[in-house]
Amino acid sequence: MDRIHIYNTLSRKKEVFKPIKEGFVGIYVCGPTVYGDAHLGHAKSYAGFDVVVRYFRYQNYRVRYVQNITDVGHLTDDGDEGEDKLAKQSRLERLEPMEIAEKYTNRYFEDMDRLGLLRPDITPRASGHIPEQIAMIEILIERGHAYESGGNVYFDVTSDPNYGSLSGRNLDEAESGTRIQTAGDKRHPSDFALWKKADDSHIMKWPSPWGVGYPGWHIECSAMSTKYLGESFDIHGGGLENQFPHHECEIAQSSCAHGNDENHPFVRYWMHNNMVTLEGQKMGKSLGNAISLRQFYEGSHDLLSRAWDPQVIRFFLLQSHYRSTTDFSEKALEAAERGFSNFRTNLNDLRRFAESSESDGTRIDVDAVRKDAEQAMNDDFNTARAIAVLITTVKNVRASCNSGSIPPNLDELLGFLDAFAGDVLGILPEPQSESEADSGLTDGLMELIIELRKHARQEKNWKTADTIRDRLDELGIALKDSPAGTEWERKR
RNA sequence: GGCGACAUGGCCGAGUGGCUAGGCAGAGGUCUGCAAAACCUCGUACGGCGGUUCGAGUCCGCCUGUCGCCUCCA
Repeated sequence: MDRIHIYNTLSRKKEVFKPIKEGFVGIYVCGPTVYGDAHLGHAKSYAGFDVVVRYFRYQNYRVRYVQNITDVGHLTDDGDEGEDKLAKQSRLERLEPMEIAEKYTNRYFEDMDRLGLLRPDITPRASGHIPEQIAMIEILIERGHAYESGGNVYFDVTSDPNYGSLSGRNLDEAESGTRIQTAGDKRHPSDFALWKKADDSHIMKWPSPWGVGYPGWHIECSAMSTKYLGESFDIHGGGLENQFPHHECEIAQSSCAHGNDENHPFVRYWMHNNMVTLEGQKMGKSLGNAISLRQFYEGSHDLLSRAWDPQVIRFFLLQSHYRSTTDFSEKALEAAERGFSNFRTNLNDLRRFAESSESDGTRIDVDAVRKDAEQAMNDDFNTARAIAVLITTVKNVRASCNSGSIPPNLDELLGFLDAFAGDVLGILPEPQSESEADSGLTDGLMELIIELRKHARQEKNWKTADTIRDRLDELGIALKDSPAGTEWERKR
């Protein structure tokens, strides 16, 4: 595949990506509701879309990446019994709802930064776009797609013949199969709220033409995506569980408000990532089986025996395709860690070989490697295959270097790896994480220690030699003896 | 009940009808004071039953199983 192909949920097929405006990509991804810490499921989703954005940029597209923050809580259930999730959390933590939103927004970004995710270009807050949402609702009422009912405003699903096209549902089935109690003031059971009336106890509320209330949980994405990407844009992403009802409702609202048609659809490509599962069950905040990223970073969860490096988590997630479920187990994480560690070791060896002046081997066909990696990514962002290409390449080249054949264009390969493993996949191990000064000191000290151990070994003082090795091991440093001498590396 | 996915060797996980995915673990060997590392060698896997085909993990049908959505959710 020479061009980027995307699996489009709308057509349920892989399609060649054609931007609306040549050279530009507009992408909107549903962001988190900020009433708790992000967990591994969020990480899979956002790491996946992070790579999508990075790859488009690598292919010289100008990308505008919009990801919202939902800081107007959705209801905990669909009846009017439900409580705003942010309001609930604010009661639990005895904080203002906006303090909750601010706190978890900050924590969200901290957690995602550590995973190496690029920040979106625009991160609009739902609470900061109430006027836009109200304006959109007014248009929908004007055009006969919505109606007011006692301070609530609902979208009239029967007014939209295309309703259900994304999720493959029709209204009759939805009606008979529904498990939820339908609010009494709806005309059709599938009608969904655009605006909800707030009672006195409700803390987050705003004035509107229909009285004091708060927006429904789909309209924010429609209003904000339109504001920053236009009435028709390229890609909309999100978790599979948002396909219905959230994205279905977004399409209905936006298309009816804008008058989109087949030639000018609201969104060209819908991308949905699959779930992270835990013992076969979906990991979810409300299911109570979620392990937060912080818990991974700190090792503070019953299912975790220790802390895990964010880079390893990213590597682990990208080793499976975004549309496949990722079944989490510590064993699987461990395998990813070893794999990543070997990749780092091999790569660092290549960097060292590149510094040496000898280069008498045969050239590496970097273009072929690049092509392999790009083809994997062009095929609906197959990160697992792309990683395999990089790992295999690094391993093979290193092997030939070890046997004395150093390719003259090793720098070219390293440059490609910087771009692909680094800029695109974000899994390029850093050469050294410590400062220059510390690095020099450590190198000197290690040289000294290794020298002392060498003497001990020459005197067959195995006890001293092994003590040095064991103590270094405890400090996280592994010694590797070889006929050529002893090398050391940090373990992770 | 409706809609939609997925089932690959010990584990994770790619897979465009014919040619080695990859990673982890494991076995044997070289090296080594021992170990680790490194290097070499080793696995003929595709849920079941039919069908299409010269040839199917890859296409079609049926069955079984698992999961997701239909309620907030990445």
